[in-house]
Amino acid sequence: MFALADCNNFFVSCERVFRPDLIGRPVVVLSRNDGCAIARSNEAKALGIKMGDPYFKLKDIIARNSVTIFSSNMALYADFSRRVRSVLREAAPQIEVYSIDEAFLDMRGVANVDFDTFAKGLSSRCQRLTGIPVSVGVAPTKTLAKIAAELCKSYPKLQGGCFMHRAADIEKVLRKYPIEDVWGIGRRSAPRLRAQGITSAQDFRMQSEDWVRRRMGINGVRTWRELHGIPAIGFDSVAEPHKSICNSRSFATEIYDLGELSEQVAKFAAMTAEKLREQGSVCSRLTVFAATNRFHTADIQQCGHITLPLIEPTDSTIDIVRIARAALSEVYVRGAGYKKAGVIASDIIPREGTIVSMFNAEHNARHQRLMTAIDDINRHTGGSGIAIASEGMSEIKANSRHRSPRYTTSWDELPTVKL
DNA sequence: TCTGGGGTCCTAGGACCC
DNA sequence: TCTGGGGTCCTAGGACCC
Repeated sequence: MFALADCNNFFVSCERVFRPDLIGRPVVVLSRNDGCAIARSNEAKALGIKMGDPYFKLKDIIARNSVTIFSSNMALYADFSRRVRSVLREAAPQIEVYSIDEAFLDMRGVANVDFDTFAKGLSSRCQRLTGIPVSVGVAPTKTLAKIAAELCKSYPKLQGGCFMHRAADIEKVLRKYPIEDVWGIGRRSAPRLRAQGITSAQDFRMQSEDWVRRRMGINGVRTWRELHGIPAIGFDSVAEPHKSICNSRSFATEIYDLGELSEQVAKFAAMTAEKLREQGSVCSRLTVFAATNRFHTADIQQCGHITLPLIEPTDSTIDIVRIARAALSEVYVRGAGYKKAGVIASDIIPREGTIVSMFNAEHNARHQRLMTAIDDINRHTGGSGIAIASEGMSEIKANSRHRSPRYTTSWDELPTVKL
């Protein structure tokens, strides 16, 4: 068996831990720049607020229904994510962290356990120890565990935990389960399947494997097998190093000036280099992109990107910033108002064992010592101690008018308590 | 006025080899 | 009229996930 623990409306639930007055009321968490809705309480979902809806289009509905909104507070959510994971780790031999709000538990080889009691117990333990409501589904495959966890959200009677394993029960659930809600069936495939009369997970399961393979490739077959209770998706308890690392942002207002844009790109490059060092990797390719506001169709539209192969793989902030800035000047077009830019590192390999040119050995050794020192200092100062001069002194422009305090991670932001 | 930020894997087609 | 039969590697784009 596999279990999936899925935090309910995760970002909203984090905010509610410190604002219990908001339990039972509509709450929305917004993306960076207060751009889109990225988390909604059940009450907000009931009002018709969709994932990804732009905030400015929601203002009416928010005002009419006194919806509480928050700018995203990733420091807070990351901390709660860590707390929930630590509860999950005690409950299973292995866990696979799938995202900030979900983790799979490997229950293979776990015997003499009533999985229904286990699921409900784990859910209530998470709630008690972290304040976050968590749905726990247990089933023979990851895809079915996802569905079991989803059921908990619709049926409060399940008390946060659902063990789904009898063939007859699975079929009964899949008959009512919309095809587009199945893990692995995306927004492209779902309409195609519906057009062929396949509207439920059970309809999909009844097709032949060969039919699925022809239309949806190997990934479709994996989903099909998983729905039949045959595990087809691996379980990875150790996080592999990333194969690509991207840092990008949308800006609060358009940037026209190359110098100003260059500072932002230098910051993205520096963040990328830091993440490379964090996972002990170097990259051999660097992509820089910059794009104008795609919604302003009347303006000049520019979406430039360039990928440079690096002669020598590197994780040095100095090298990566220099290359990124040079790349940006290649794609930059005068007169365009840039709304978003980013840096992507790819062709990532472990730093250990990479071959360095003898002519660069000295350069590399110096950079490595310097980067180690910078990382140490920044760790102690909370991130912004030392930067490369070309990053400039300004912060990346952002609007976050509704952010809550960093309750659990910052001494400076604790609300004052009046005694 | 105002529209997020990350990732992974697969596949088809082109360039090249004999 | 008609033009072999294998390979490999790389890349861009698609599809999916949160």
